[in-house]
Amino acid sequence: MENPRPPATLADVAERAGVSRQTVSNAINNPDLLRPDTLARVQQAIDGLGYTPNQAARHLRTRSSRLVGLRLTPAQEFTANMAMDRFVRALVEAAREVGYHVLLFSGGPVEEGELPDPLGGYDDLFRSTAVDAFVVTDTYLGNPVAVELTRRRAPFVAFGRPWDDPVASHPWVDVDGAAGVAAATEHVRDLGHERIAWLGWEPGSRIGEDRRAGWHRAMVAAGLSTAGLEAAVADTVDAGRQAAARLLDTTAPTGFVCASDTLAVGVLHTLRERGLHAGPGLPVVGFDDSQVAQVMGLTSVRQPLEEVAVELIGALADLLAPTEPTTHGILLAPTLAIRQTSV
Amino acid sequence: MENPRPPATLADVAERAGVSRQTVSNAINNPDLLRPDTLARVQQAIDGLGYTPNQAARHLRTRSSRLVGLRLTPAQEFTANMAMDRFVRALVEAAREVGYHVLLFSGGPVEEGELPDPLGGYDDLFRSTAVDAFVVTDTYLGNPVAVELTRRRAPFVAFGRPWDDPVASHPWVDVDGAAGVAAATEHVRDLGHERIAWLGWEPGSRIGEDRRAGWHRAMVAAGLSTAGLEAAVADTVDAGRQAAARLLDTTAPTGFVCASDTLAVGVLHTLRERGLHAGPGLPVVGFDDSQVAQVMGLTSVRQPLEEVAVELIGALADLLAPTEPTTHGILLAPTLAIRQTSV
DNA sequence: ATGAAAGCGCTAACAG
DNA sequence: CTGTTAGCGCTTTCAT
Repeated sequence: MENPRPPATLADVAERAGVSRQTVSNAINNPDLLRPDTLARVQQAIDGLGYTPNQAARHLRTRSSRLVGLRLTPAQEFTANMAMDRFVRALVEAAREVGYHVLLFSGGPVEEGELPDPLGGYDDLFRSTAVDAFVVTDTYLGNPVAVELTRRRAPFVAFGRPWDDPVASHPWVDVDGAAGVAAATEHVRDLGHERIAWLGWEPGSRIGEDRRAGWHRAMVAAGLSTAGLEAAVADTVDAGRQAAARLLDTTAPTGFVCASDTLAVGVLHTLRERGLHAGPGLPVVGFDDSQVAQVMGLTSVRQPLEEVAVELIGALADLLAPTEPTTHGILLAPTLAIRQTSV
Repeated sequence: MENPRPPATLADVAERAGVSRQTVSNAINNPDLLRPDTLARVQQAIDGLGYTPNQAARHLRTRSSRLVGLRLTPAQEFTANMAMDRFVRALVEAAREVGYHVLLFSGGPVEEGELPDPLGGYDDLFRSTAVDAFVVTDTYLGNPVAVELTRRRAPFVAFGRPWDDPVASHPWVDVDGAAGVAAATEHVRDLGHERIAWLGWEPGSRIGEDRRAGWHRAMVAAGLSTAGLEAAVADTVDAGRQAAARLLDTTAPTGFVCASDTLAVGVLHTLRERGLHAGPGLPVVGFDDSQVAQVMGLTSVRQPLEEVAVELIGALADLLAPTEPTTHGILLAPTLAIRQTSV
């Protein structure tokens, strides 16, 4: 059995080092203020006692918890989950480097027949000073979270553009989906293809429209026709399968660029059913570089989530610093993970 | 612009309700102590002011942060990541129901040529009273975290059995992998198969050995021979592909049960290469019900992570309650997600 | 059932 | 450069 005695406090360290409590506090927070020998003595006492500042007390005093809140969205489709996992890891790591931790919360259960509370969980956490700020990820169309948080003066940064509000005042970081899809389209074009199909989502999603725009832009830039080369369907394997079949039967594209890995998997199914083989002669590209893409050898657009996390935390630090915030919006370019379905 | 004034405090509420601060505190923490009419008046003041207790002050006073720490493991293979995502969500939800939040942290970067600090991140968090307890997930063989946390008297519960220490004193929850694989094997047997192969990992993993034992036990119970029907390989698609080919060439199994979805995908590759088709006539079963299994229609053993989370939080509540802890170890049975590769 | 007093451990001001 | 004083907002005795 070890020491069941309570953890050491500032006062304990001060006594042991023969200085005042304040000096110990300075040794920790403003070491420059101390004479080297005093600092060394205090440090020795700290080490000897195994002292760690009590967060609660510091938090109460400084009004800063060094915690950022992240609300877990209610488990979306495959691809998004996977991206979320990678993003959370990246965020935790980026936060750690500036001395922050990530506090996870959920919006709570959505009652049958009720709309989910858009602000679920946010308000209490902020008002109770449990977190200093939030990272908001669900900035889908018309999301009221950003508006409400702004109104309540809760500091936050968003992963995702404020599509609906070009003059939004909060910092944001987003991935340039259009650029990613354009790069994918050019990649397929470079393989010698001209009839490159776009398999996208049904209208209504800003993200989906953005990705489609990348394909369209690249096609136009290459002087290629887009007529009859696109389909807009639900984000399921089966919808992708059927849409690919329809396209093959009509305009017979020789390459596919898709809005998601899920749709791309559907395309692969159709190709297999017809005895066709995805590859440089018949490339298929997905989006999100999910687990599925990795296992199935699917070329896919990969979001730079690690960079996103770093930029978000940087913007957050900016926001919480006493100085005027500098960053406003940052758009990062995805990369292309090239695999067997296109090489 | 809204009120930039500071959040209301207990004193504000007390003044507005015409009672003492103490009474407000009681209204929140021990409502039974108040007369109904007083309680109502206080409640009104709370609502009117939009008061939320300051966590830092409460935390300092009660020495409880109502935060559980969870260390993110350094991103493992596909299947594990996916499971982690689902587990984290479940944990956040289970914690919420008992008034806890989940604080994520990482072990920090592992320096080149250095061993990762087994206690990385744990010690500071606990000593600084930033978290009340931990959920430990990486209880792989000989993991020193459990030992160290016990020595430091840090409350924690483990997801995973203490394989190496049958008398471990901490509460744990685990999934009965052997039972899951046995159920999978019986499922294949029920389809009419007798030569059921086991595609497992190389020795050295307790989890892997456990899963294999489930297959072996089920085979023996069904009076089936296991001779030449097993392979032990690395957990990659390619290793699974090759192993399946070897098995087909030698003992020609008519069904495959695998230690992971990754290996099962390898089997599917081999079958396809040979013009064979997974299904009731040639079943393939994976483990973990990953994204890949869901998209590819792979039957897979699914861990009850939501239950695991609930049990873990229950054990934690027990541990932190003033009463004597009751639970010690809980073993939960997985289910079988049956899909096209076996039906 | 309600109020008064004390203090959790820390840091921001100021004084020496 | 170091020490003193005060108080962050809350809960826990204890008294009324």
